[in-house]
Amino acid sequence: MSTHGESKPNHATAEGKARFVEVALPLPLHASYTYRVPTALEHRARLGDRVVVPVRRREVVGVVVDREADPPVGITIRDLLAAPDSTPAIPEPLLETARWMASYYGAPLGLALRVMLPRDLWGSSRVMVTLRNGDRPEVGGLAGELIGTLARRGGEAPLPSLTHALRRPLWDVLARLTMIGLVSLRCEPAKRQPAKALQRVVEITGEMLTLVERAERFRNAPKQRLAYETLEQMGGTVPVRHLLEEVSAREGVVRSLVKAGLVRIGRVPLHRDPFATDPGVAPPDRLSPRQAEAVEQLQGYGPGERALLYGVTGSGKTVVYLKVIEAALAQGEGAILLVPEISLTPQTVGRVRGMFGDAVAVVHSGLSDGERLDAWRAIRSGERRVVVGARSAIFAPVQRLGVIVIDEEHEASYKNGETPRYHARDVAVVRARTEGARVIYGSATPSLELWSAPATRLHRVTLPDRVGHRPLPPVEVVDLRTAPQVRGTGAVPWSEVMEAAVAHTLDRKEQALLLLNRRGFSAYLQCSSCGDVPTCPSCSIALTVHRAPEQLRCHYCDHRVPVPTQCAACGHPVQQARGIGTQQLERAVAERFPAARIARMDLDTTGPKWSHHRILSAVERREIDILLGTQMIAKGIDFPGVTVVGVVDADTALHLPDFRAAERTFQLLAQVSGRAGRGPAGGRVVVQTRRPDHPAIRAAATHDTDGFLTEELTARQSPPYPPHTEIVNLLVSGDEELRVGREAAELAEWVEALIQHHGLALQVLGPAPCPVARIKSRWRWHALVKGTRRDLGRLVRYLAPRLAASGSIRIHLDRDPVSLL
DNA sequence: AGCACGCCGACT
DNA sequence: GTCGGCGTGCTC
Repeated sequence: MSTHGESKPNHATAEGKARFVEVALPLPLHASYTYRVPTALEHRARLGDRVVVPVRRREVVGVVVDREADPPVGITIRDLLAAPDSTPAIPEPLLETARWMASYYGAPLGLALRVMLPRDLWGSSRVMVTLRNGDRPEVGGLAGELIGTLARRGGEAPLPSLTHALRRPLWDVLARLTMIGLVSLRCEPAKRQPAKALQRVVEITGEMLTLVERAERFRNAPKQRLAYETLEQMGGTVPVRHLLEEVSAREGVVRSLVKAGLVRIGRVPLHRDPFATDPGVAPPDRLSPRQAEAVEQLQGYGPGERALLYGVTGSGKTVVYLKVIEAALAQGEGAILLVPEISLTPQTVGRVRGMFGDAVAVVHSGLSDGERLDAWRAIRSGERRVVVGARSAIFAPVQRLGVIVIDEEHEASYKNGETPRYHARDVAVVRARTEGARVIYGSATPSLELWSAPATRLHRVTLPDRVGHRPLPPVEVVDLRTAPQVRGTGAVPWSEVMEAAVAHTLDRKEQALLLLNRRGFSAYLQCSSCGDVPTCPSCSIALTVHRAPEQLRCHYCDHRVPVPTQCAACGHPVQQARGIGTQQLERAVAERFPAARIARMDLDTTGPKWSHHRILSAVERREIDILLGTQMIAKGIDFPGVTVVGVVDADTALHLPDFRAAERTFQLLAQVSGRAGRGPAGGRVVVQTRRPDHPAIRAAATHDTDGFLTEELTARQSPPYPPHTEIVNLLVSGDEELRVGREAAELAEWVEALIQHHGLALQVLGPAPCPVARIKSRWRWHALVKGTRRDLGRLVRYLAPRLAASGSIRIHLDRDPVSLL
């Protein structure tokens, strides 16, 4: 094959001793592979260099993880094909960090490295097949089919797509056709994604239709009605593709709506990246004495040291980070600032921009592959010295990294959900050690892991007061079991206290925030005769009732069905919708306060990329009186006009079967309460609950974070849970329920035997079905292993490379899991 | 992850 | 007998 390097015999070359390197490939392989360095690449192929290597019939990009390797015997070693970079793509500290991740989380080294580089740098090349011009003799069989397919595709196609189209290996045929000169093969670098500048969006034109008009217009076009109403729900402007996907309709539906003059098609730039052009807002230059003191303390810490900046909501932590980063820059160092989710924290990003201008790279999920690569290069070259981003920004190749800041340290989004299942909070420790940087964690509600860390390992700096000496808002707990309710809100729990608080705020032209941590209209549907609840056919979970479009939806796999008119189990015609979601809250609130301008923010209204931004800026501009939504309204936003925060049902997450349920509830309540009263007008918080005595709710009501953490720390002692012990979750999944259970039991037995044999200080719990026993048609079982860090490490290092998938069964190992659901 | 090989049922 | 489906296993 002319496009692939031929295998070279495994012996020394004429020039002297051949050099061999170990290459980690971005594949789920627990071993690295050995390649020979050809003379031409003698001075490349350094540690951390990207190299192109032949793997079977493909060319793959890998990273050199060891030079001067001994070649394994009995294997034909192949040559490196290329080493494209003048500077290693993975600097040594990052390589060391990757090694730690591989070993600690039991992930293949190549996959750990893969998350460190932008996708474009991993592009493997593809073999292109081209039909040669000239006379085309009649060819039959597979060869004929191949030529036919090629001709239909304009004479050229990538090999994998042909193999897929003809569903057969084509190698032999291609070899023959190449020989007789009918086709030629060529190796092409991976396709760069075409720079699509514009994208088509549907917009509603003119006035919204009234109910009567709708009934008239859409009488025979239910799909059009669905599309129209979905568009309305999503804010009136949505990418065409997104809308069609959402209502599973075809282009014709939109065309009819256009023809009827109800909507129009517009073109907007694909990436209206609000961070790209936003000059940001410089933070206040004056620090309070407390803040100044905090900055000074944090600057005093040396390389590799860590500190927790523990400050109540509104205490001005961001400004403190920025001052510390500023000082680092002044000394020629660079910095990384991690935020939980960038689209929810536009204000933080704006301040960083405002302070450091062009020295900042903002990396976020909205970037195209090309933009991501540009950002990476600018960081690697030292052109940008401050990086702001979510989880994966912990790997940004900042030069002379001096400070890593992790804002809202307790957030679960810092844990990666797939291999490598790393926690950015913990990776930061290793990265800082390898780079000689400091780590600063920030939170108003620290995780128990950090809060309980000994002072010898983690410094603590506190900001006990809000800036401007504004008090934390008073929290009223309303006991839903006994408190007087407002009538006429249907199933929505709406106490008189809540009503009065919101009404008062609206009277004073201030803003209200309402939190309800469940999207959809109702939590589930239930037959009023036999009690049956419709569940997802692929997941063991009740379907959620949605309105506009009227559907039952699975919140795990997004399966959608029309709302049934009768019970599937007994045929009874009456179905009751139980529990409430944000859609129903929106309707009830709109009925209570018809004059108020209301916006809803949850996964259903924030499909398009920058809709978070759109909604939040409308709130900021005071175009919204009431913002209601799920937990995404609880984070990182600071609006002085918000004087009331209402938690409609504080109990939604309280009883989940997860040892962190109370901690999560407390954090959410504390975070959302912190949104109130950030302006001179003050503020208050109303929390509706059926468990007013629950520690998480009691503590949130009194802003007693230390009290809660102390109590929770004790509660986790027996049986032991983190931080008193560490855990590894072993997850077995597959499509046969019985087999999954059996495999899980075998795995647990195996682990048990290992523990006995090696005398490890570990304990196995389970196996048991996961709390959500089936997701996307896969049954799930798990077993928890608890014990010391040292012995869990030994177990992971032994087990991870030996966990083979067999059939549909897959086994995952999740160290330090953030959720057991 | 790809992408081969290999082994079984429905066609000529 | 061949074709074409998918399960199984390997990649220096």
